Amino acid sequence: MQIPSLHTWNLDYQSARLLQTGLSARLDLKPIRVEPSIIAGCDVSSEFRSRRFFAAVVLLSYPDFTILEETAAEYMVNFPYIPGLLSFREMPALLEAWRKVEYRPDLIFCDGSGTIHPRHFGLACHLGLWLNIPTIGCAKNLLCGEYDEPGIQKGAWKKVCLEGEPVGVALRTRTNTKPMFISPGNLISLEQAVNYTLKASPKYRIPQPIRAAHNSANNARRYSATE
DNA sequence: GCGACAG
DNA sequence: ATCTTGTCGC
Repeated sequence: MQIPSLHTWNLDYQSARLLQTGLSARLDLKPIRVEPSIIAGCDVSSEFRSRRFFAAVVLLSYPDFTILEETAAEYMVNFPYIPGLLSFREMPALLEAWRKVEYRPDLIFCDGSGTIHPRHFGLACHLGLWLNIPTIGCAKNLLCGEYDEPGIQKGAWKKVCLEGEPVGVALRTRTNTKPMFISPGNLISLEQAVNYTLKASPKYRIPQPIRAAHNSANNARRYSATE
């Protein structure tokens, strides 16, 4: 798919933060109107302390999770990991993999936060804005905010609040496991983000599209020609 | 100043 | 994020 550029990536940290604040005004957290038939997951993988990133995108049919398409890309990362600026580290690599994708998914699951973010602009928001496709942020750990522990049963959830404002949900995607931290990225409501994440997690804590993308990115790294 | 901090 | 077998618990 062709992806129009929204901005450049060679920014200093303060410019990156300002850009996040500016772009956050463009987010649209309205509900999806049609039931998705193609969903996607994307993720990156790298060796410990290496700048060499491998990004992967996996498209799956919904609701039966058959793999329809897989792409991968290699990319030399220049931006360090800084909490709150993850998208500036991972998205250039992810976009390379996304450019190779043929079909256009109706919904994308991201490994990281959406609006659970100091400036309400996590990786899922950033990607959703670039691709103009609904995105959900699914984080294994909480970046910021406060919440009460949800019940232990799958489906139990509690709001995550930032300065008293609900920005996401701590969601039990599997009974007796640590919750996932779900927030909308773009073009979807928080309520739908939670419901679709539950539906996309039929067996494991990690939603199926993200699990598939994680495996795919790891495979791309391990099977890469050199080393 | 101290502690917290997606991947 | 990544290196890793067995092991403890639901």
